[in-house]
Amino acid sequence: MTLPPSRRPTLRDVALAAEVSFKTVSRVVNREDNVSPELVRRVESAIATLGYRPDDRARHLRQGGSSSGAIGFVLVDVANPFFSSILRGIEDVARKMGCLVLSGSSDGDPVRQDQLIQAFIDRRVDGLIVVPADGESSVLEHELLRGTPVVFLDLEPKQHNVDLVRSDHFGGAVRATQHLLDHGHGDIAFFGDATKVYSAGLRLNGFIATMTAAGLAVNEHRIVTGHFEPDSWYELAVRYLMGPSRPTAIFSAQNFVTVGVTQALHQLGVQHSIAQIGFDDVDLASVVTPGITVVPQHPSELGRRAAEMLFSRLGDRGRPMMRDIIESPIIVRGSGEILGPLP
Amino acid sequence: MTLPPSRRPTLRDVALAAEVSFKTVSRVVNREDNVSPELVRRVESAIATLGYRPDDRARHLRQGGSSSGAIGFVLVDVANPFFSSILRGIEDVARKMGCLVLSGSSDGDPVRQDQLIQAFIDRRVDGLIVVPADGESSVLEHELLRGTPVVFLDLEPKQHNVDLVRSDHFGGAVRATQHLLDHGHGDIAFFGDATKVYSAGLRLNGFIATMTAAGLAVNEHRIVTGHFEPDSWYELAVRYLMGPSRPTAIFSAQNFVTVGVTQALHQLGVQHSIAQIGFDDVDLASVVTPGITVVPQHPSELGRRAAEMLFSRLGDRGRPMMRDIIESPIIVRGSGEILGPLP
DNA sequence: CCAGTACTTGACAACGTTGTCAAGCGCTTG
DNA sequence: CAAGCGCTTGACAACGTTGTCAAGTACTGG
Repeated sequence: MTLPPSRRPTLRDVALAAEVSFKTVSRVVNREDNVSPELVRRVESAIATLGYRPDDRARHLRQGGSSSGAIGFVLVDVANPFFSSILRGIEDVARKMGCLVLSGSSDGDPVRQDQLIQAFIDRRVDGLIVVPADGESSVLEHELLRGTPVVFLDLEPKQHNVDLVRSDHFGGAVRATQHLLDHGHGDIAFFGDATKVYSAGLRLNGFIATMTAAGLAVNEHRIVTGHFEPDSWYELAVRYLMGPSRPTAIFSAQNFVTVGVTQALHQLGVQHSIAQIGFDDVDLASVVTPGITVVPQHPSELGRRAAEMLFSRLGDRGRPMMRDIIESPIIVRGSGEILGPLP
Repeated sequence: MTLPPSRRPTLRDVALAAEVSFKTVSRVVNREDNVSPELVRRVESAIATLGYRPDDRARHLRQGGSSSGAIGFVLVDVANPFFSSILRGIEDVARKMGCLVLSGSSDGDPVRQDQLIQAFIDRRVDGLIVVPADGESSVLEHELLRGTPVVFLDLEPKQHNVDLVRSDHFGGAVRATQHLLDHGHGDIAFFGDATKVYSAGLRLNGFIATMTAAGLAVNEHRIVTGHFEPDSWYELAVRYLMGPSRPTAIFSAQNFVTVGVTQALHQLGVQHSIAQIGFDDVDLASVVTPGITVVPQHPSELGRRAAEMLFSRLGDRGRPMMRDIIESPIIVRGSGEILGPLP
């Protein structure tokens, strides 16, 4: 039973088999009224024996760009669980809307990002969800001007009047810092991503603002930023903690950073004396002792809301732009509640 | 500068603007020879001012199903890092081939799986990569018979003559078990996924075969299987270890299971006396003390090879089916090298 | 019994693109 | 100078589908 690599059957093939016009087949496929039961029967049986399936490309093409039944999602790296959870959130909403998801990783490279967006646009996706890379994106700007529905996710683009969903990076950093202050810490070190990353900058700002508001000076030696892998963060943190003056608490403002810092604290055996609070939840947070107190993000929720925002725009091109800033309460696990020297 | 939600320009629009026939525009777009420089100039300038982009749907439609420039990937859950890393591997290969990736999560539900495959087929993807769910899939079988290129990933389907890429579950389990035997353990407990999952069954078989070959009886009380979340595995493991007789070593045969078991060992303070080896690497493996010894899988490698296998079939429909079983050496981190009572 | 109506069916154009073909032009060549 | 050739250009069909319209049939009511 080896069928040759045969052409997929089309409306015409079905029509031929059922001895009707191909338009009638179209009607049956689309469950239109006013087809005689007899013909419906014949057509349906022909469809079944031929294994006919309508070609969505032709369908959407005919219906004139109106809807291609797919959306595009440009993220940084799908292998990063933060982004893949977002993707899952998007997928769940898209599925409800009968829509497929095209996704691609930009690795934070604006050129790659533009290639992806272009490829999605060439497929005439109905809309885009984009975690923007740093830098200019002429393609994205052009599409925004054209009126292509775009929702920005997690990071804020230069253009300001856009649909946007992101975590409350600033507010989260404020709460994290205040949490440490409330537990008697005045000498807090900030470890975080390179500040050219938008969210990282916001988190640092939140840290500094809270310290300043509490009347505490922030020594620049207490701010460590850069763009590294977890392993490098580990080494960096060990070296830092072996240095001349140790802080009494650390705010690790990104998930990779948190992993590295936690490893360092354990390595040096000071995990019970130096407090730590992280931004972004990590798998190991509840496994280590003490558990790591964090300000979590809810990636699947971010994805869900971004997708809902996109579909809401698809439903109403005219509605005003929306921004959805998601706050999340601190998850207390122990590491952030180690008491500091202050009263 | 608010453009109305204007139609995207087509070949004809460009032709009108450049005062040529639309066929000439097509030629310029496709860089065909034998167009006069003057017309090329006019057309290119019209393309630039209008922001024209060819419609890939129409292109592929015209070129007759031959290639839609997209492949479909049906996985279990993209939020699971194992699968999202696979996706990344696929994406990297697809990108090189100028191909987009449609993906969707089946949650292991065969109905959902079939809906996804059907949706991909309706878009006329060039091929499919599928992590099959348990159970019958009439859609998949039909497509296989039709000759649609399909590569199976990670799990083996009932159909046997297919393209397949997976880890060496059996061999890995053998090596893991032997590793524990070599370190003086004879009383080993197996914790793993429900055995109706194909890979889980293979791993259990590997465990049993190795124990038996070593002349050791496997008490059924030492085999704990089921389908749970990490939290439940934690509770289950704690209860098990509080029970009447403790094993001297544990083989946790899946990543969620490993997390739960590790937490339980730490909770009971026996992480230095009971050996553990896991199947599948986990993030926290090198963070906890002792580090967790594992038989890793290489998800991005699985994805890469599956994609390469798919494209190789797209290039040669006639080639015989291939199976690619990936072995990986044990990563030694400490937990698996805790010595047991045997000589 | 005839006009009018409601239903059923099919012919044809269109979506945006590429492949095929032929027409028009200027040039070479015998 | 006529025949032939090569280059450039456009008209038209086709991909697989849906929308529009008109033709055909079988009713109904007056």
